[in-house]
Amino acid sequence: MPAPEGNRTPQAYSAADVEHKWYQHWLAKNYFHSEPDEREPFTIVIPPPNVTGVLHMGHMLNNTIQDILIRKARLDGRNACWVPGTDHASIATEAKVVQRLREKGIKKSDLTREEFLAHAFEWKEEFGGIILQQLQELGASCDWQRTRFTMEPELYRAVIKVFVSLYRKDKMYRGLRMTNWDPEAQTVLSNEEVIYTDENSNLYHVRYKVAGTDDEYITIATQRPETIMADTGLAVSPTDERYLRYHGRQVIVPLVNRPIPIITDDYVDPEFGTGALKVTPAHDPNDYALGEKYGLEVIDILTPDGKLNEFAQVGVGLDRFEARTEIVKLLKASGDLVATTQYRTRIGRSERTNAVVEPRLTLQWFLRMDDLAATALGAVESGEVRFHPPNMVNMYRNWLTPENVRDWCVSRQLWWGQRIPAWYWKDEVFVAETAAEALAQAQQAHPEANLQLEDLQQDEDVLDTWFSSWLWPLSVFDGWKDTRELQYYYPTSDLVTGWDIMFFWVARMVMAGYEFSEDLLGKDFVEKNGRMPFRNVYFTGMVRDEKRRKMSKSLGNSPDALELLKTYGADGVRFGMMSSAAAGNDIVFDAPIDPQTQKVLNTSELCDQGKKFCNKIFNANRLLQGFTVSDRAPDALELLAAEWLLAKLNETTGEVDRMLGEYRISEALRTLYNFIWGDFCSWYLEAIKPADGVISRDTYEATVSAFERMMTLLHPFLPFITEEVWHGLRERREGEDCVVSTWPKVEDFDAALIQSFTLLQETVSHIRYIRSQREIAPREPLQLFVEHSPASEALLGANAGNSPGGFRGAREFLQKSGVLSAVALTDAAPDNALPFLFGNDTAYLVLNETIDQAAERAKMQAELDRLRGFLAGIEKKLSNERFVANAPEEVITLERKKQADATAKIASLERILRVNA
RNA sequence: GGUCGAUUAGCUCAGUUGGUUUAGAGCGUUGCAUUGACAUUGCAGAGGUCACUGGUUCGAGCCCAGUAUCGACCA
Repeated sequence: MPAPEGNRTPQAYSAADVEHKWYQHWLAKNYFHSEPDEREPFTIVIPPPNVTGVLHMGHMLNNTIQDILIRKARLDGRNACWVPGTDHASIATEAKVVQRLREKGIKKSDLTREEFLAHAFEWKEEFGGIILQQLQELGASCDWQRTRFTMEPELYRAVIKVFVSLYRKDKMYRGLRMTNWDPEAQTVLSNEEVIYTDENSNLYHVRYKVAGTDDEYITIATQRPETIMADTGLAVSPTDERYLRYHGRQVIVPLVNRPIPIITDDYVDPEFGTGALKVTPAHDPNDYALGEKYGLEVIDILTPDGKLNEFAQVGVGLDRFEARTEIVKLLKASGDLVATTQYRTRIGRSERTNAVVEPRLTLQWFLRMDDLAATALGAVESGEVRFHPPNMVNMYRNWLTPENVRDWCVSRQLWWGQRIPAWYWKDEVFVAETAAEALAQAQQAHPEANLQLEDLQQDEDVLDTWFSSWLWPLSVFDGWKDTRELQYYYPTSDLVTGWDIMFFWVARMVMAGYEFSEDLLGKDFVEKNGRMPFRNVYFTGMVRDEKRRKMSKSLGNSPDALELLKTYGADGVRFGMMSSAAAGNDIVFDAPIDPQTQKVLNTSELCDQGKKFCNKIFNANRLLQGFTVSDRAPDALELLAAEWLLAKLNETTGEVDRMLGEYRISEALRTLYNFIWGDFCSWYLEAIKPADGVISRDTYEATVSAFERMMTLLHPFLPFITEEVWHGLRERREGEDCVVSTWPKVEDFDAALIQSFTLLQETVSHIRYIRSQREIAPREPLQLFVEHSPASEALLGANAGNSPGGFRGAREFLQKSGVLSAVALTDAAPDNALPFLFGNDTAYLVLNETIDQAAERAKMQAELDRLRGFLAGIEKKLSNERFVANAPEEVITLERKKQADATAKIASLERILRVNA
């Protein structure tokens, strides 16, 4: 019965019209805001995206998962709190600010630190945090009132306090280290910020004259001839016979004519190159280690921006790569270049600037990692922090073993970040939260010196961004200022992040949690509640393109997240992301790459499937709203369908609960998809759909009630369509919204009913198959007869509703869904009927056409043979004494049931074949 | 080189302490359907000796060993 044209609901669901409306409604109702109360909290802190960032596929995956978890917790009645925020991303942001200043004709070197920071904050206000708005497009239900930023004053102070406290605990120290130096950004990089790739290079064979001879040379092989002026040793293998006679002597470095000692060490591989190695302690980490071992001099010939300095003597002022060409030229001229060979080697480049990383000795601040790493490993191995999937522990363990842990270099030669709270006077360092305190310390140490503030020099460097974000679960609740909120929300519940930052971030947060929670919250608190920053960590995979490359901005292989959201709606994209995302496994996102342009297209079949799912749900509601409700009593079919639907709903709810409990999120979504589309729309709605558009009130109510429970179940995954349909199902009171509805509890349900109903469904499918094969029109009515048996009596007999295990409505269901003019029990095979198995009994479908009996017999025979083979297998098993003796009781019972069923089916088939013979 | 992981349908992947009628899904594919919520649709089908070889077990896609191929991370 069509509704009047005027207020007719549109035929297709339009996400664009709906999503914004509901997001604004939720915000207006302040549903996402959390304040401590008497409920149990459920807390997630967002992995703070880079403040310069724009939404990409990884964010969408990661934040969809967080939103699913937090929305589920909210529906469970927990006090759900998802804290959003951004991270100041020192190198990336500073690079952007420098670039912008350059466009305005301002050089960073012309600015004071304060002026530069003013520009940086201005930049942040203008462009920073766009990503947080983009997360709203995705539907993220963050508590926006709690938005934090790692460079805001309170979090800045926390970082400084932590630095000072660690220094006092003797965990921070300053040391000379071989570091990865980015000559372009002029900063130290952590190992993780260096990307190694194989590149083509040359291996130069250069001869060094042995001191005290005229024509004896040792030839070394090097990739970096421009560093020979910094050579302070030449190493050979102690057992290499070629060089035995030179042990203890010296060679002369070409071009600079400096004598250097020949040392012997097993480190040298006699097979590589010429078996002789020049040792340049200032410019190679391995050489530095050798130099320390043998007390070699350290000569640094490079400036911070990668040019040769005066110690080089030759080529002073040249860039290191220009210098390489120049030095090769000079070596050629002097005859010392013996050979040049092609060589493929791993070159490290800065993740941010792509400059070739230069090993460089610098004075840096380090955090000792030995104790912290052991604690962090213990936290996961003891199960206090649980990883999902659990095999991620292997990677974690591998990184945190003592052999692999290295102290954390926390200084960065930048301005954008928390400035290291260390003040220097001569060779001494004073670490304090403020300059005044540092001065007081200095004055106390040197009362005679009459020290003033201007006598102290603060460290020029800032702290690594991770040195802010490792405090995130503590600092976002202002743990260093006031612990009231921390006491409620700590430890947080779940953390969702990519495994690629397991070490940068996850491990370090665990360290910080165990290091500081007791100081902040007290011993009693942590012993009762735990020291861990979070109880569960869900690791997402990397989002890769169809060629399995990690999606990244630099490769340009990532579809435009905002375009996807526009095309498919947030619900569609969320569905697409989640349906391919098993925990921890990388997901190959299906956005195709245009073969012509090699550019990624902003389309996705999976997201499209999500969009279609929304449309399906939307139209199911349209159907329901189109019915006219009457007060007549429901018929047997309606009652059966409603009872079955309720049982299936309970079964599905149980499965979804279990899957979410195990963080099998994509499976939970798939289960709901199959239930709603398959069971609810295709079976249930088709079964109750009235020919005249009039439906009984009871059935209507049962349908609405089940439908709204489905919407709650699906809400965490697809928040918008579910809220929309939730409101379309009933008139709602103020505040009665799906987002804050109650997660359904599993009630007892009739599993036997589901099983019997499955038989009916299979029968309908089989009838449709026969129609399809024989080109019988789907609407042409046929007759079905089923042989008498206790089972068929219970299901289809006149007294079906009263028999044990039987129920009413089965006949009506078969009749309607199978388009049958009659369903009856029989003792004899009807004429011109096609027999098939109905459970263990025989059913006959009477066709209005002649049947090729011989062909049917052949099919029957084939099925019979298969069943006999199957039965033989089971009987072999059952006659095996060891099986009967060893297998659990349930398994044996099951095998016996299979045996009985197969035997009954075989008997049925044999009977058919006999009768039709 | 070290470590970890993977190999299941044309493609992308599930498969839960080894046991539910000789393996599941989505996409793709094949055939059929069409005024009745939805073509963003419905119905049905085809498609796999679970990489290979051996072992453990009453029983292996799942456990063990080896082989092959691929990948990731670390050096």
